[in-house]
Amino acid sequence: MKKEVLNTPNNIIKGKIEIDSQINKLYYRILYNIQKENRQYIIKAKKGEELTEDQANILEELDRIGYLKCTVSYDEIQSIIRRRNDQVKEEVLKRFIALQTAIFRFSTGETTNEETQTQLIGQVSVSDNSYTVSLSAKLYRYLFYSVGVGFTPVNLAVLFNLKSQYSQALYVTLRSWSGVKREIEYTVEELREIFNVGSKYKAYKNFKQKTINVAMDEINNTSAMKIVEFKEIKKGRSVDKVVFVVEDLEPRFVLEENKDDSTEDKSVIWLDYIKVENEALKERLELKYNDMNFESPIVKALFHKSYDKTLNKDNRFTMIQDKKGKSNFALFNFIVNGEIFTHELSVESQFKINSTTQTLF
DNA sequence: CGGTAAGAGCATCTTTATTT
DNA sequence: AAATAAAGATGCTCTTACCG
Repeated sequence: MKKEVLNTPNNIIKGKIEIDSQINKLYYRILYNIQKENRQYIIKAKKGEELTEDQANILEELDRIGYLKCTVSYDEIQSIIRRRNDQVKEEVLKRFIALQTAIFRFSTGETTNEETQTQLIGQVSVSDNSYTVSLSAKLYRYLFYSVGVGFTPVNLAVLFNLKSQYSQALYVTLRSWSGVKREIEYTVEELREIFNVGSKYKAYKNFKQKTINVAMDEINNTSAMKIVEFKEIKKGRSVDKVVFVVEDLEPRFVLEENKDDSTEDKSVIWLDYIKVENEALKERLELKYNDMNFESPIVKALFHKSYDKTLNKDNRFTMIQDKKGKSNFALFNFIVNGEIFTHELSVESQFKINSTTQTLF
């Protein structure tokens, strides 16, 4: 069997079948079903927060159990594989084989430098009305919890088409944060760990040239994610931290079906990238600030800034939500008011100029 | 087997910007 | 304003592994 191995030590060893977006969808579905049928292993924690004891125990148990199982029904297969001709057993199995032969290598890297190499899915068995698929518990843990906590399946179709190992690493980590905040900051040291460069590229210039630049170029050439801006924050003369400003163009929750599921996402985007919990809340915002001109770049910048500040203070998955006792909507409004206040002078002077020019006519 | 390409490392020169 | 460290740009070599 021929396997395409990329020339550098890489996260991914491609199987003989290309992972396309359809197979990626299938994989998303498997991950989703795995979650659904193994609810006891779901950890609902916020990013950057310490895990509770119970949650830590869940992670430990995941390490012990070896693999998780789920079923994928024929109906689900049909909704993913649209072409009638491809809905036959042989074709479906071909797609499972693609996932079975593609190998993913990762290090959980918490205590030791342990590396794991596993197929994207394990055993597949066929029954009368469904497929039963197993998935390595370690891989599940890595995909969902390692890079940060949250439900963040990476897009394999994107991942597999990134050539450089650094692109892959950066994509996975940015993807894991992009649902939470737009500006993602790392110290150079953290980034070195993420890229696993060890003692290579001691000088930042070399590091940047060989890893960051390569990765950003490649990621920006995908249609899944755009790194809009890259900032370097200096401490003295040397770069200490870097910030990626990311626009994630991939839907976060591809799992739209099952309306009763609590992970369902109805969020809408307001003013370029402000993620609002739902349409109703967005309307509320627009109504509340209906005296503002949303076309104005100044106004936009003001809201963007307030939004970023809100997320920094209250980092949750859904951005501006308004649930009983769990609202960062109020915080956002508070910050907006503060911003309006500090900008008032300039806004006012602008207004005055306008009104005087108007009186001339 | 040799050609090719990517990654890595090193050296050199130029540019930028902080420090004094 | 001058000194100087850091970063940028470029080019060369070496290694490795793919590919015909």
